Amino acid sequence: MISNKAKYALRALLAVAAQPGGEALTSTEIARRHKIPHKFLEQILLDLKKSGILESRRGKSGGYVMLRPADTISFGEVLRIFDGPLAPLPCLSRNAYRRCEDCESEARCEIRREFARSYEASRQVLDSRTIADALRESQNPPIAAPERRAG
Amino acid sequence: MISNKAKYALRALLAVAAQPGGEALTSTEIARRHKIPHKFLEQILLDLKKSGILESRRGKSGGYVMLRPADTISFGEVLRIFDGPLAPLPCLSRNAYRRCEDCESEARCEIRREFARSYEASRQVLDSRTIADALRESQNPPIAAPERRAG
DNA sequence: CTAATCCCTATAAAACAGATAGAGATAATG
DNA sequence: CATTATCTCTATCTGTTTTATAGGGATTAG
Repeated sequence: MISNKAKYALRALLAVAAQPGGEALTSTEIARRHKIPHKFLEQILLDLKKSGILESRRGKSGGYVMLRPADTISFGEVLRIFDGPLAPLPCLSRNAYRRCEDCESEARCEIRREFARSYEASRQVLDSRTIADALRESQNPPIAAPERRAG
Repeated sequence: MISNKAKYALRALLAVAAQPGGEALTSTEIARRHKIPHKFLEQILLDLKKSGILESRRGKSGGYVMLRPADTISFGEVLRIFDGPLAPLPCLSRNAYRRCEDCESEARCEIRREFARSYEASRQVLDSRTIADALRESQNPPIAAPERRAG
């Protein structure tokens, strides 16, 4: 399960990116719309700013706008910021690689091998789909998509 | 990241399933071989027993054996026992479905839609690959497999 | 009877999740 | 210049989860 923090961050990003004419959106407004605790959201927006994804303007009529275009921000990138590595095992992470202390041989580890497959599959999706993709499909819902309710 | 508990459980299962002639394997031996804290492992093996995956014999020369055949036990099943639902969002889980309290419409939720894709991809792997698959490949490593070190 | 094993429950330290709080910095507006 | 709305920063708090550790009880082989 992803954390609330990551979910809130994605909600906020979708809201800011959907803002017509690139107008600024305030934390108060985002919190109200999406029922996110305001002070908690502020921390999250700050993190998004520190990560170079959002830009902010202070003072009256301030708010947040996208710093990078929405089609360069993948779901995977946001998840990594808030929930850490996507990899199911430390020894499978590129960015945050750590050896399993008790592992004899990574090449021969059955667990590593199996999780590598599953990881590759989900990573491929998360790192390719962007905030812009999500918004586009939202406005233009795919017709008769075979909605497969996954378990 | 998966929990240590789940990782230990998978290690233990692979060890018991690999036991020649279906001989019993003791918790002490598994703990020694894989450097797992013994008392912690005992709890895990007990959970595996309660889940109907392992069988145990008590007393001297006791130990654990498979109750169900290794080719019926998927990685996904084991993960669910120890780490809970595989789904990245409660509203995507079949077994442990929960509505997101603040969600207006699941059908129109962009976040749900995107995570459904990623989830489907990884679930497909985790629920299809079994303990037996992992052991088989381990003994018979695929020749010149394009080892793609995922990040 | 003894020793080795599994079985069960309680406890605890550390990390993490999910906030809450309050004060400071900045900018627009009148 | 005072006011007000905003972002910024840091500290704190509470409950849950993780990762064990501990101690004994039950069972069985020999």
